Amino acid sequence: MKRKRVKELLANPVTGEKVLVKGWVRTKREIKNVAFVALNDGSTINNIQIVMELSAFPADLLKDITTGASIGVTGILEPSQGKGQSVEIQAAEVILYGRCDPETYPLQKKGHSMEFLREIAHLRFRTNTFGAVMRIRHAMAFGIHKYYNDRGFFYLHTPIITGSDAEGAGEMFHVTTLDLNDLPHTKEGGVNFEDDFFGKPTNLTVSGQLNGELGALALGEIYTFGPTFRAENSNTPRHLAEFWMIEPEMAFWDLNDNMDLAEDFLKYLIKYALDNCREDLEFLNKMIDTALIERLEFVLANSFVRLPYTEAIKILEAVDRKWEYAVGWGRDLQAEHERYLVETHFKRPVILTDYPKAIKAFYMKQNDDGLTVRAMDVLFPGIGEIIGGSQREEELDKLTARIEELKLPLKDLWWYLDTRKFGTAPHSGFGLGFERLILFMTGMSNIRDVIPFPRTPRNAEF
RNA sequence: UCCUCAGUAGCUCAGUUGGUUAGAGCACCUGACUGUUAAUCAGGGGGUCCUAGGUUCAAGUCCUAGCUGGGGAGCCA
Repeated sequence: MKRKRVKELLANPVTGEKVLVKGWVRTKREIKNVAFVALNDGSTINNIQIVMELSAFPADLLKDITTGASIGVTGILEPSQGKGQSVEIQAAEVILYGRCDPETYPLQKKGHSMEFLREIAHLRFRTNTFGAVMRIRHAMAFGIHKYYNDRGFFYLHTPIITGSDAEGAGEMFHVTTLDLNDLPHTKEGGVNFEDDFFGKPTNLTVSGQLNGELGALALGEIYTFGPTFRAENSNTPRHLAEFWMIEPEMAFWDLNDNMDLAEDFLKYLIKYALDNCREDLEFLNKMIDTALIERLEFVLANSFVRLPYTEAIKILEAVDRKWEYAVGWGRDLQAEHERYLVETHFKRPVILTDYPKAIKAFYMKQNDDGLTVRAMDVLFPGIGEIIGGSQREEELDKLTARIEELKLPLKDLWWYLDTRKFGTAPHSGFGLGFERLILFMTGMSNIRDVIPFPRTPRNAEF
């Protein structure tokens, strides 16, 4: 007999039908003559109620049906006599696949703290919250591919291992096959990377952007979606050492086109979640963040504020308030400033543009004022910077001058500069932190709880 | 990395000014209950008080260092 997923069973219940379901027991309630088992198979947040007449099953089997045990149930789908569910399965046959010792199984039917669940990340998928978060995470990954595919963007796989240390986005993890206890040395005493696997020092990528630009300047519109690694000693609820990033890059698009894309893209994903993850969102709205759905609908319904950095500074300088970090043109905005603009002043997402060039990366397009670059950061309530992007500098002399000014290794970037030498074109792109998107979509408050296996300083368990 | 708070039963936490045998709720086990909904009711078992030093007649409680975790900041996505 073919097994049915609980999701399809509940979506399309045919009472009187004989069905087979398989899954994990969430709870069992036993009264005098009958036991009620809530069974979950991961396909949906909802459980199917299994009704077992105590007289019809061996006592040993009933004893083994505990929270966490895996079973298969064959029976007739019937309208439920009780409240709380419309249908239930009157069990005729129950197979026990795996026992689950209730004395040692760490998950209980009661709620657990996120901190505790993080210590048992291998089992936390079995909770309602992590089931919901992981299903939404999947839906967002799928929605991202669908969004770009439907718009003619090509999914470009940029390398995980890079020989370039010019990406300029923080500390990198080294990749080597050298024996760290017996390193080969050069005459000068340094490590001799000639003997290493690639014949030179290599690292894990901190961004696919530079490679993405190469693809865009031939394919037109591309996007990357892959893991990214930062060896920063960041200990916050918003940072991971290994995270996923989406980086679209578009030839012949300027900064305004770029902002239009960022806003449309984020709204598409919000709508996709509201349309496709309703039950999981409702669960999270009830248990994790009661303002979640309201906030998603609000962001979907309202346009983002677009504001040049210089105007933002004026707004912040006019506020009668003592900042922990001083506000002034040329200084980078701190979390408190961004939060004020998004959460207090505008009360909606804000896209800040045209930052001073000194506080932004070398590849950003220089404005005619000689002071600012065509950067854009999308700031979200509660999350802060969710997207960072820019129009890229496509003029070879300006880009070269900037690289030299910042004393970056010009010769290592010869391949990047070649795109400006041969048929250069204006182009733009941005990076969206996938886990930060999931934070926003789920109302979860710690980024370690929206990725299956978080990697953070001093933690690579599981 | 800096600031700050915390670490006591499987989980969440209480534990007074340092003072006899360290408590509660939930979970678990046993029993009761004619349809439950994180079922309910009664009973029972369960402790390296984070680790290492120190102060003291006496430390879960005070001091020092470390480890782990939370929150905030920086770096950023």
